[in-house]
Amino acid sequence: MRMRRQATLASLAAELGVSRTTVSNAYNRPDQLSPELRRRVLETARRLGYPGPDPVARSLRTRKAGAVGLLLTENLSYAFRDSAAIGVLEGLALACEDAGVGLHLVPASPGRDDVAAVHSAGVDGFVVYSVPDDDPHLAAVLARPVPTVIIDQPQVEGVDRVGPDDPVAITELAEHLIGLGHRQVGVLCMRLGRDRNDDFVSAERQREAHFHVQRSRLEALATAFTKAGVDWATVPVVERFDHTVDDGASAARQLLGSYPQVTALICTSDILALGALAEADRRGLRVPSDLTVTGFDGITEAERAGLTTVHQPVLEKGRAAGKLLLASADHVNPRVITLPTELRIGTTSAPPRTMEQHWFGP
Amino acid sequence: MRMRRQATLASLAAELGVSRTTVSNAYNRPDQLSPELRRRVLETARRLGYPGPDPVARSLRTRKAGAVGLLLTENLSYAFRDSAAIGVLEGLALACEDAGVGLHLVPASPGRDDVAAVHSAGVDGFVVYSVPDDDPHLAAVLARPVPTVIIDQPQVEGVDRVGPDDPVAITELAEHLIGLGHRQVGVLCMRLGRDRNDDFVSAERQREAHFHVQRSRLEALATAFTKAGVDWATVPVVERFDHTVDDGASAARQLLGSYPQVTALICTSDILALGALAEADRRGLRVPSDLTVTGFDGITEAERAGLTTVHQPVLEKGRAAGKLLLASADHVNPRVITLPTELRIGTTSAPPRTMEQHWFGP
DNA sequence: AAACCGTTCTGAACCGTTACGGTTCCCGTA
DNA sequence: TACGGGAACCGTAACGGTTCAGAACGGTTT
Repeated sequence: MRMRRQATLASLAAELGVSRTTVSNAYNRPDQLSPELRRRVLETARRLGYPGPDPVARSLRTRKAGAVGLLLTENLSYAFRDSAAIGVLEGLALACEDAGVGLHLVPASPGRDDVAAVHSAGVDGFVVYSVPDDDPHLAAVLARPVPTVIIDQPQVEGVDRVGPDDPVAITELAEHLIGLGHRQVGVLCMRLGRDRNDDFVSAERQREAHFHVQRSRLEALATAFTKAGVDWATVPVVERFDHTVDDGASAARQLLGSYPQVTALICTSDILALGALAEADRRGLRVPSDLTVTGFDGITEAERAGLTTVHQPVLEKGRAAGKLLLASADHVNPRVITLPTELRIGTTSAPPRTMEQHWFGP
Repeated sequence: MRMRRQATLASLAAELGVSRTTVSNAYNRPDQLSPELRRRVLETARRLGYPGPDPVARSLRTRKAGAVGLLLTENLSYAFRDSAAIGVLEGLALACEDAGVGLHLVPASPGRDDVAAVHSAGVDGFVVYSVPDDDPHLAAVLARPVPTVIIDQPQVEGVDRVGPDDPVAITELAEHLIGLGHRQVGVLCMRLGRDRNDDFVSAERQREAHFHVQRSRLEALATAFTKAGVDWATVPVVERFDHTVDDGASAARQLLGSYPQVTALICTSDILALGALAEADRRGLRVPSDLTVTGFDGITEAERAGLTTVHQPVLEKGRAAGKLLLASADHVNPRVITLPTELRIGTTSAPPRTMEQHWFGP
């Protein structure tokens, strides 16, 4: 531990017998003073142990913090274990790196209602990722007079946003399953609100989900299956608060325990889907002949497992958000960037076993 | 994009006809004013769109930024792809989260000599991870009058440090290989300096490596094998600047291309080792019967592959560094935390094929 | 009646820097 | 010689808060 700090720009100036402005210029605008004087300033600074202009004071004066805040209401343990989240983080970090600004991770796990961290983050803007629309941290961020970009969710009026077109993407997936002949499906989804509900999800809870992405995916699924003649009210949906492979497995266990007739498990993330695959294996169900499983995200592990999923460019998502934020100088209207998605049909989806082998495809 | 900001604590005070102190107290010391007045202050704040005390101004006055900086001279793409690095990051983030402080990622890829980002980071301390000892960013960090904790490397006099006992750990591994009978070994290592050298490493370069961890591992290996009668000068060492599985594979290719007689590849990281396994496979070499491969770190993927490696608690490393930093108030002497490591013998190490099957173990 | 008390609020100093708009001085030029 | 112009440096006013030592006040104790 080293600590001294007594030297300030002012004391340096006094020592040298020059004005503070000149010392400041020695650091920030070398062309404003003679090379000789500048050399002397820097030399004296070294001698006095002056570490250069204080970043905080500078930020106050210049109204630039040189950092972007990331609000992520997720347990870090999960955030850092989910490649989709890591991809976003990486993309954002890359954008920041390109611009030479720091990335400030705001401490805000779910459950922690302490918003102080948002208030005390010295940043020039925020990126919000995977936060429910009623989260107090979000409100705190929006109250701050700095630009904000939201990734995926929540959808907030008048705020820049980056994300895929979830309804379109998931509809494509639904049509793939419908085409294969699936009519008895079940859904595993990530948490829908700030309260823990590791259980089946009521229709009301589906409608009122505070995670926009999850809600819109469920809605799109409902629409697609209803159109195919399925009564959505009969479709079981199981929710998990935490987002791990094990949670996916337990969700699948719970769902299949009560609805063994289900022929396809639609998971709103690859992580959950990987868990579902594990559970299917444990039960001796063969995928896809006995059970179809689908995911969402298109992470590497999913690809390796041959999962049928919707791929989205997660890294690009983070990077786009960062660029958008850092470029938010000369625009007024909120901008929305919609990212392309791609249905990737793997080896985990096939017509249901109980069906005669019809092909309903186009 | 939202932008207004005209309201300040002063303007609020003026509007209310009270002193600035009182407004400040309304936010920071509710007990210092009557509930009624406080209510009025907050109410007026809302009406005026005052977002609460400015974090930067507050930081300036209180000399607390509420954030910890992380210096990591590594391409983020690699940092976020290596589970060892992610583990450290996660541990550090957890420690920060516990303390309610932010984690500020300083943009500093290798090659970028722009130290400004270090100077402009408003943080209460730094954690340094995986940085060569001659890196200018490091110098800039050490010049800042804030506490610093270094993870693994570099080893800097008088600065707190967290890391495993590399020499002991790698010696244990070396003895395992020696015990198995390996005498013709090759080494794949991560980059040794800031300059790119994707090639064989001279003895001099080994001695003068600026990455302390890599250097000390090489030294320990040299010592152990010399003791076993091996002339270290004859042991090929291949270096890779980037740290990906593919780089591990190409390094293995280069090494085995010139030294096909090698019976064991010692890799200084699991990532490289995984690449070596891939290359072995490509060549039709069976592991471990034709070739022994070892790693270092003990990441999940390595475990899955059955790699013989040295496991170290990466998450704990990050967390310990964070705690150390955040607790650095009441100590004077630099503290060193040495983390336990464990040799994990997997299925990728066995006696060399060319030997009669002796067992040299204890 | 004097001394003391806690509560509530204020004034002024300070945190360390940069922006802005000068001033001074020297040099070349008409 | 007067004048324009650039280089080098400076003084002042923010930037937006927090903090600390009191002041004012109504009431209680001695």
